[in-house]
Amino acid sequence: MENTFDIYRSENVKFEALSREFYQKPTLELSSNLIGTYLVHEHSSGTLAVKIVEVEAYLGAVDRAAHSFGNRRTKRTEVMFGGAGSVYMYQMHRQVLMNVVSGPEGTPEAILIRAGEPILGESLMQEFRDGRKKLEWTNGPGKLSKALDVSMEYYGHKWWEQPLYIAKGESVQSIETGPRVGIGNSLEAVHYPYRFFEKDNPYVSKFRP
DNA sequence: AATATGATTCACT
DNA sequence: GTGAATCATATTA
Repeated sequence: MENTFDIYRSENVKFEALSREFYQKPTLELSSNLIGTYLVHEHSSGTLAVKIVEVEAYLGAVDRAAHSFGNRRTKRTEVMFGGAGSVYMYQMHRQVLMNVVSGPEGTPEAILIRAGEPILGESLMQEFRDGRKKLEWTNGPGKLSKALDVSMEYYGHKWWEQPLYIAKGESVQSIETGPRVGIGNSLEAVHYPYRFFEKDNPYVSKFRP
């Protein structure tokens, strides 16, 4: 496996990075497939990992809620015009949001990683999340970045390469869909059911009307 | 050069 | 539940 590598931790947990080929599929299908995978950050202080439990798809040119609506191409959205599997990082207020670029080259689609369930590195996460309750560590896109200590430096990184990668995870019993969060000004796109999450997982973020 | 605006979070009431 | 924070990015002049 050319793009696959294994990492062994003291807890005897093994992570197998998903290959570049994993990302070559329609965005909504990829979104669904990402639920249950592991998001891993090999931090200098230790390995951090969460199970992805919530994502949202942004379908580029035809999706009014996407930054790339109408094929808008700027320095910020540039990476979405490349091939699938790159990291699109977006910063708002004080938060950093992680995305998986999707779709073939020239098709600026992406998937926002909104929430995760802590798997490994909990003491570090607690530190990065300033001692908050465990349920509040990773139940939102900005919180997730903070818990994994990920910042804008990963813009353009590839999701199959260390030290920040997505790995094979667990199969999830039931995936639900619904409208996306926080896009109330996006007209007709408000109701598109492009949010995917694991049913009944307590780390899924709260919907904001 | 100036302004408007969030794919959010947190502290408060 | 409400509102402020707070700043990069995009847009307008």
